[in-house]
Amino acid sequence: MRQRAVKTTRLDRTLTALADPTRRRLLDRVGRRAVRASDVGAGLPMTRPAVSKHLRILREAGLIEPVPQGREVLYRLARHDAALAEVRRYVARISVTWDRALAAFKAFAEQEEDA
Amino acid sequence: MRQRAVKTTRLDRTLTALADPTRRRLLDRVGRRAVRASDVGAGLPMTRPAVSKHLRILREAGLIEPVPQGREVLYRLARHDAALAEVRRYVARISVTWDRALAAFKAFAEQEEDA
DNA sequence: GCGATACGTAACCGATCGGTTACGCTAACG
DNA sequence: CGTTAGCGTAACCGATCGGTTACGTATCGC
Repeated sequence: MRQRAVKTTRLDRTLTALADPTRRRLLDRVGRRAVRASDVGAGLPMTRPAVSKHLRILREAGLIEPVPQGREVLYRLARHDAALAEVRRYVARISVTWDRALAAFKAFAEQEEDA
Repeated sequence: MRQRAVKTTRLDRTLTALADPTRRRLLDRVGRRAVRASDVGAGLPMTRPAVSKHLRILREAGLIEPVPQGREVLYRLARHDAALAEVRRYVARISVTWDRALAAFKAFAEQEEDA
């Protein structure tokens, strides 16, 4: 690699966070109800620090947020779903592109048919 | 790392493909119109093999597909948008989770307010 | 006050990633 | 039919990733 240096955007961070199945699993759990940091990874085949790192990725993507409670830390979904909304917008945008492309393809196929 | 071994799903592959800004850029270009392999990366600061690798990732995610034309290869959006649809479904699913959580949070806040 | 508990982070490690240069193959062209 | 153009892949390399063990710090329970 020569350079990365792209100044990762939040969309990058969010998509990256969601791209890992383990993180999606953790996000699911947190989404069901607020969970203690130690409990988030319960039953998963990894140590607590590994979970902690995943939580950090999810947190920095703006998907979840910590709620300190004394010496414990609850994690819950972020009160603002701006990060996910951005993904939704992106997916919606390229979905439009797709529709256009599919329509064009269909038109072409029909034109072929006429010939 | 001790183990990955998770047998990556297509959702994994698609989200991973989309998580890279360069690949999103290439996907955009291909989405506008079918593009020759050599032209996809035009103007981008990387060599052709690098582009070729990104195209492979996008292809294996089911987002684009090659259309060989003699010694050239056109790339276009995949005729079936199943991969993207899967992302859309996933995002929709956790969006619902968010709505539930936000509603619960709001209810809690109001309850607090009454106290 | 002191040990235990909960959490995060540092340091480390092998695997994977994103790039490069070098190469091989096939199709088009003179 | 030899050459060139177009494309993919192999081999390599530093950086980043996803995990580990070890450690530091703050809060709780006694």
